[in-house]
Amino acid sequence: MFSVTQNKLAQAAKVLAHPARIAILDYISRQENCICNDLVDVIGLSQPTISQHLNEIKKIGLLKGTFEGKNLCYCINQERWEELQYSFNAFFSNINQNCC
Amino acid sequence: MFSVTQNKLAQAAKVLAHPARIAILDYISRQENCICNDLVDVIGLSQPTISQHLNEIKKIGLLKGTFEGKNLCYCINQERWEELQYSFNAFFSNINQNCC
DNA sequence: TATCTTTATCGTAATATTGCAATAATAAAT
DNA sequence: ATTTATTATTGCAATATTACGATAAAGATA
Repeated sequence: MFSVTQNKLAQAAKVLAHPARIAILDYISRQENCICNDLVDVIGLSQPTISQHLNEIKKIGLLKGTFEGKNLCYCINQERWEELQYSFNAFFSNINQNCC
Repeated sequence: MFSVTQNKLAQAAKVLAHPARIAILDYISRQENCICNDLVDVIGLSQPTISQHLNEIKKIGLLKGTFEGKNLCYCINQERWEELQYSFNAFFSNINQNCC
């Protein structure tokens, strides 16, 4: 019903559509290294809730690293990040100026 | 609980978090002049549904023009549009590169 | 092995979103 | 004044999201 581009952008926007996830991404993107276990304290939501939000962020590929057992250590997937930045920018750049 | 900036960005993202609203904005932004009455045919959702989506878009100030009676004629509010473009870009630009 | 720490999942209640038929409202056209 | 065209609102039903307590899982540590 909608184009692939439209669906993809909406899906990405959906992940950004909750302040907790913005805050999580803000925090991770400011860290020097991988992040592991302080999000619960930093954000102020329960651990299960943080886990759910992280999962949403993971699902669109915005995190990379290892997520298993003792090697759990992840950070922003920069390629995907830039891809989304480009997508949003492309969307916003497509505007007609001569109206109203 | 979250910062004003985080809440505002999440709120804007929420409006973009549905492909119908992306499609509506895509369409309006491609028009040469004000748009009034062809969205229902173009998008393919019922008129009440389109009206609801338009309302969401209006609420964050992305549309300008007149919305009353015979003078109904609106288009993208370019200032607000650019403001959001800037906000998203600022968010995406804030990323640490040395990790993983 | 037992315990501790950390993350994931389950179950569930509360809330929000989405879509549309029905209807109202508004103004233009006849 | 009626009809027509267009947009808004109401009233649901279906679905999705959100949050968190309880619990499980996995590995580290004693």
